[in-house]
Amino acid sequence: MKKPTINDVAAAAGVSRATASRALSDYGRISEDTRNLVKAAANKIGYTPNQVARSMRAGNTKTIGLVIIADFTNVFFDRATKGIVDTARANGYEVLISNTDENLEVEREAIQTLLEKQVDGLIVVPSTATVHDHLSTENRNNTPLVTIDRIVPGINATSITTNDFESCEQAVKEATNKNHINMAFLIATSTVQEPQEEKPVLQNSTIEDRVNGFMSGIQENKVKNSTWIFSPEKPAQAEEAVTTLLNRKNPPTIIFTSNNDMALAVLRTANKLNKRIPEDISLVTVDDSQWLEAIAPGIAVVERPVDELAKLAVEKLIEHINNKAKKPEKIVLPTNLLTRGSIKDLKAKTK
Amino acid sequence: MKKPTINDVAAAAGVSRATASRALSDYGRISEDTRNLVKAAANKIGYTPNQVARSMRAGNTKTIGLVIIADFTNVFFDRATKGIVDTARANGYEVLISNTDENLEVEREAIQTLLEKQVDGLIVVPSTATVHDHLSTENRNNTPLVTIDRIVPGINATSITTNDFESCEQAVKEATNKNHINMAFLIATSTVQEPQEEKPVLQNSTIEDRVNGFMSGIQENKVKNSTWIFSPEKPAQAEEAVTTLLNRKNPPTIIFTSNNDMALAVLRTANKLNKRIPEDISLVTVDDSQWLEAIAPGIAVVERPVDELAKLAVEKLIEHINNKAKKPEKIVLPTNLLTRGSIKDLKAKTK
DNA sequence: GAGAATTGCGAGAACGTTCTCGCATTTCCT
DNA sequence: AGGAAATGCGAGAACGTTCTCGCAATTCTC
Repeated sequence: MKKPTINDVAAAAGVSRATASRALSDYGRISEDTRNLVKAAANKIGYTPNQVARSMRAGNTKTIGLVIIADFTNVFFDRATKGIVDTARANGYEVLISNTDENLEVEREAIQTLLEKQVDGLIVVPSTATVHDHLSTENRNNTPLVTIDRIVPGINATSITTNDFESCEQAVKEATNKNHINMAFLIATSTVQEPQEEKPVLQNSTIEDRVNGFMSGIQENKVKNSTWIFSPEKPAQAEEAVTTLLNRKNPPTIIFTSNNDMALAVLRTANKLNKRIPEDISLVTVDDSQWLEAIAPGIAVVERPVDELAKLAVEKLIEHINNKAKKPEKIVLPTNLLTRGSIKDLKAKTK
Repeated sequence: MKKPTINDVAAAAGVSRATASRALSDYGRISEDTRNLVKAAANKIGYTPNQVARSMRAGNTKTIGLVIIADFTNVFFDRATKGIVDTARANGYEVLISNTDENLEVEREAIQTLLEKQVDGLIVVPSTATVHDHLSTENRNNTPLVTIDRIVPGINATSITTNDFESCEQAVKEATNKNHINMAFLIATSTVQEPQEEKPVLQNSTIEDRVNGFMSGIQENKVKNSTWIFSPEKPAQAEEAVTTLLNRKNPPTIIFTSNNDMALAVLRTANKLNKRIPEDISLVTVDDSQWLEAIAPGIAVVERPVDELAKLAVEKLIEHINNKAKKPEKIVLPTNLLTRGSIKDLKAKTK
């Protein structure tokens, strides 16, 4: 009834526990004959090693903890998760996953639980850049940490992010090249309760980066009118904001959205108001997804190398695990603007 | 430098290890004063309990293993993963996740690894219905198992699936109501190397269920022409098949796809051939996703209750964990056909 | 106020591994 | 052939918990 242990194997093979362990884990001094004998016995009684006991002895679990924000419209969660799980496995690690839903308190508890489970390292998408006591070296008693997607200043951790600034800036430039001079920016941020146009305190570095990229684009190019809408991450409120925007006397000719939730809000609103993309309104968003390319006319997008980011996160984390003295790095991966059919060329019209 | 253990707490509080344990875990006979003393000491030296050691003693890990197929276009992976992780956490369990990429050998190894890590239970999306030695009760030495999305006949496990048959059948009926009599079915299956029209051996119960539903719909209604294409799960080959289909003299007026990968192939092909949905070709797929609803004209879909399925999977698994004698169940959740704008009403045209 | 019951706490075992020692036994070297 | 080196294996400790048991000290009971 009970699972056979290495003691059972030893008994079945007629050797000591130490010898059984040597045979099964291929180490130390042992004769070929004994090794085979033990392995046969283990096979016969259906022995599987107990990794918990092994971890206990070894002081490591070959497990890394992933603390991530599980949302679906932004492709980041699923792609990053798959990339991390696969890379971890390829390196002999398993992944314990936790979802925070962008809630700091949940993030706290999740990290605590993972530390209690003795993960060898942590990969975290931090929900906020400002609070970070739970991410301090002492609090995680030296367990290595890699943050992805966002940077938290002031903690001793390697971070892997993407250069959203540049591509967002370039997206604005692309729009001005096509004679757009009246633009709107729809930014999702969980700190905002009602849509507002003034810049709120942005709680994470990624959104900040995108906003700065757009801003820089505006300044460098001759944008006449620019409207900013900072909206809560609720689709309904975003749709309302877009409706107001499009019903203006002098509506923008192009909308930039900071994530796919907001892009979906634009699509829904456009449908309701019977406006077409790009004939009536152009659209650019961030984070590619298959459907953005498959639907007509194809939605322009700032593409981020999520697979590479995930792979790198695991690899860097393992480096930290194997070398506790390793200095943290700040890695920024390049992004890529994919201009598809959703940016109308206004020059063509004037001809 | 080293993490403080309960021995350190005991020493700091000037009590025995047993008393420290009693104080921290709130059990047994202990005075209020001592309890507070110990807790204060634990706090002071920054003690965190070691769950690995606790698991060792207790014989359980409060961890469940998830073996799933990580694909992105089908919303099942991300939604199910989130649901399972969240429900597990709500019940005091963490989730170790493994991705099989639909590869049986990887599935085998993943399950083996999870069992070695002593998970208390397993939730598996089995990659195939026919091979199941690795899922047998003996092989997983009595660790409870719940399969989701697919059924594997002949194993002792609770399964939670959805009634795709009914909604697929209904989808065909809906199409005939709108006078479609020439239909095509595009089925993704990993056992097929080249697109073919004859029914191949289907390796999982879900796809089988959908095919049977469509078939039943054809038989019950007066469908004149029906074309089946069983395609490998490569987008390129699916697109080729759709191209051939749409270029026929007498092309179908509607395409049913068995998943969103195939639906995307249809969308891409339609774009390339300059055909519009639903004016030139109608489309119905399985598994809802936000973009299917947000894009014009809205893609009709067989919606499955993935969140509920995930929640139920965890709850049932925990029941099995708590009661090893519990009999396995076969739970089938209802699905729901959402008719959106992507099914053209051919009656309207003849008026 | 004396025996019985209760309370508080420490000693030590157990969970299943790995690994260090030490001790035979075998093999090597000249 | 005889000491040195190498080989094979077992005893036992250790990892950090929890929990049973037993014992002393306190409280209860009539």
